[in-house]
Amino acid sequence: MALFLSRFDNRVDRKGRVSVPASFRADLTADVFAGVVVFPSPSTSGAIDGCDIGRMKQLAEGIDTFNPFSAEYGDLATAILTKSHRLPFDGEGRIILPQPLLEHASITNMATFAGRGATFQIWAPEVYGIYEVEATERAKEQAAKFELQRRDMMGAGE
Amino acid sequence: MALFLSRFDNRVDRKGRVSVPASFRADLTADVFAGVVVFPSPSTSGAIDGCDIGRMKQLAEGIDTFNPFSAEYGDLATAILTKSHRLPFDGEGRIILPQPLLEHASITNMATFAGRGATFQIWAPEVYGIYEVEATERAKEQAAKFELQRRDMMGAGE
DNA sequence: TAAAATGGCATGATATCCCATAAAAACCCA
DNA sequence: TGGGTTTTTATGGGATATCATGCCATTTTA
Repeated sequence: MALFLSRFDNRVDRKGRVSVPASFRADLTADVFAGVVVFPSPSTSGAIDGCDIGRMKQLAEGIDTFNPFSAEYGDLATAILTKSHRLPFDGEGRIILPQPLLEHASITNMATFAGRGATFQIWAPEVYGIYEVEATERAKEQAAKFELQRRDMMGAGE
Repeated sequence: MALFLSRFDNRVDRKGRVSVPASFRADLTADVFAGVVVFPSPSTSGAIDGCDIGRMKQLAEGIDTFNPFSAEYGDLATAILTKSHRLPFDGEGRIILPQPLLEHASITNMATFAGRGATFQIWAPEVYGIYEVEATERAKEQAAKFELQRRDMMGAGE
């Protein structure tokens, strides 16, 4: 599994290109497809979710376990798969963010990459700043809860 | 498995030809048959369902698990198999959408290709716009269900 | 023989490749 | 440990390739 950590603020040039942080790239070029998959975050408004192609395949296969003619399949596919984009790296490790995603995240000339372990997010720096403060505050309360959760998992795993 | 992602709005010329997005074609030319299979979506009114020939075979096999003289078999065969079309690519990767499907989807001069993982759909852009909003809204409500699903996938994936 | 379907080619827009440069990080060796 | 050197990384710009799509020629069908 990939391990995306840390925060990087990179410039979006006038061709719409932005460098993916080098430390992220290592995990994103291992697959047959050297690049990222991005889509509007279904949970965090204002953020773009990103991951490697392997994880997106898993996600698509997961959705495909539903009846393909069911409402669940259609709704999830529409909310995620149709809004996803495969973005290949250029020779320098840059990607071009599609217009709809730039608008979704209010990104103009800077993009914030936020590592989230198996995935990462892309934000407008100002928007991320606000979210970070709020999320950090909430995390204090959730830290204890998380500890219990972790023990449950470990207990179940053995 | 194919992995169709993203949305593409392509023009339908006056001969009824439309380019299949290049990124879809990669997955659709791997098979012996270079082209797509399309049929009116049995679940989503106004949409055309599309996939590769391999998946259509799977679908046919699924239907074939019913008693061939049962109502289910007859109904599904009539609604899906009889209404399916094998559309080969021309030299430029274009297909010709048959008249009944154009009418079914109210497509005139533009066609929206919506990637759905193992399959894709073709819509009239205006109609898709409405559906997308509704489906995305429903998907949010299904967040809990989706979360469970995602955990299953993560468990299965590693 | 006319109309429609199909194949091939031309074109403009866009994305991709390739090279250059500056800043930052890592390295190295006294 | 510190200062200089090399390597990596982010970013910019011009050249090239790809793609969607329009147009014309050829084939097929009615």
